[in-house]
Amino acid sequence: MLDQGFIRENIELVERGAKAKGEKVDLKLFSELDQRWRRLLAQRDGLKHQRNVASKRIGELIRDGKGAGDEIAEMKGLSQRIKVLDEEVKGIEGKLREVMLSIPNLPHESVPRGGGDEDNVVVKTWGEKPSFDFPPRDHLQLGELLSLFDFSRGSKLAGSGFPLYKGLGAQLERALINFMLDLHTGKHGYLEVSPPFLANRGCMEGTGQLPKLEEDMYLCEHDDLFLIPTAEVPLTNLHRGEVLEGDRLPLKYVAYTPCFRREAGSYGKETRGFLRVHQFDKVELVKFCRPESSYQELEELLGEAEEVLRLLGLAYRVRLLCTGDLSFAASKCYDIDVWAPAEGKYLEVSSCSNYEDFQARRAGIRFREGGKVRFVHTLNGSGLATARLLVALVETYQTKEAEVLLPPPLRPYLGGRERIG
RNA sequence: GGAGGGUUAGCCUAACUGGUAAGGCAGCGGACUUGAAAUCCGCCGUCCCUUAACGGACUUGGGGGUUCGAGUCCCUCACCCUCCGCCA
Repeated sequence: MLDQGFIRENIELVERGAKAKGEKVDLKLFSELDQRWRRLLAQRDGLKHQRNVASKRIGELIRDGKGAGDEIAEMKGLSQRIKVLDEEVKGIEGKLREVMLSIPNLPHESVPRGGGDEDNVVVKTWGEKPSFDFPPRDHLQLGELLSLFDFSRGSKLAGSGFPLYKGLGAQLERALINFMLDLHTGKHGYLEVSPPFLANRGCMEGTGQLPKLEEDMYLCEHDDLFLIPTAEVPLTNLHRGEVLEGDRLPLKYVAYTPCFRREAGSYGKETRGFLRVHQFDKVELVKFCRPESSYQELEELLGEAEEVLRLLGLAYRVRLLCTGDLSFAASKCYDIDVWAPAEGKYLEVSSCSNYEDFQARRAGIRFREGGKVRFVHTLNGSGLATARLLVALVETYQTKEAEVLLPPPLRPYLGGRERIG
């Protein structure tokens, strides 16, 4: 959410930003409501002032043993008028909030203008795409031959899109998670958190999943709790409604959690195998920092996520998303795509975003510095999502004999094993 | 699930049978000082009055009610603590 005063004073800027993102906003309605709201506020506050003064006098009269019948009768009418105005103000505030919730965060000046995928800018590619002297198998074939996954039994338990890992497949998944957690806690200085996998509505509003994405999430109705679609939710909400100490920023958290997404309405080719599932594992990085350093922090976050792929020796590219592909709440976002040789395409394994104070304002996350209280900037990025990472890993390191060689950094996590198969 | 107690500003703590939130700590700015400590003054949640000054409204976990007036009384929801029950 943007600040009401900021929108008021920067109507054109907000309009341009929303347009660049392809979001429709009604700023005319905003201005109308905002003006009416301020007018009513002045009127109502004046009456309230009268009431406060009179009430004080009534109190004094009564204490002195004098009657206050006339004054009280008069105040009754005034209170009625205040009540009417109060309701009107509340009505307008409701509408105003609705309009403001529909206004997206503004893209940062460094974000390229554009409408869609073709306007995203590849800012980096790393590693060699592997070539094979045999026809490479895709991850489904490899998984079958090596007994790493069991999609049909996963479906039996919970439906399609719920993968089941087994044997070395399950161990490999666990190894990747531990490898990434150790990297981010050890080398990059993140504090590991193991949060609840369910979160309440307040959290979902804080990070912006609600009200828009309710249909994309799993809800436990009895308790009105949502299964988290990403660890961004619990990690960012860790400090919801708090005032942080400025000299302790930036705060850096990492968590492994499963992620649950209904992704209602997405079917077809993209859903095969691990490419799009309802439950997947992810290691997530979240930072809280002061506004001045958030873009530098974003570059660092990106580098820390990239390092996972570099250490694993997997080819990847980094794309800077254009305004049209930027999510509602983000100011700037890089996607990291890993190369999956048998799929013959890049798979998105991370989005690293700076939200500036958009989430912080919604979630009430502030910091104290120099006697003042300001909103922090929040950032997050996957570091990384394992399902697609696993796809790239087994496809990249496969041999003609349908083995999978393990890159050295992973071996300690699999008891020193060098290959699967 | 049952019973009781609690939630006051960044933190801690007050407020008679309803009378309009008092203090303390920490922090920031200033005065004093060679410097520091101590002391004193101001600031230290949100919003409105176009800006500033001045002023005003709101803020005692959220929402609602009674009242001229609610931290205080009533209803409701959330969370925390204690005990009981259940349980890995």
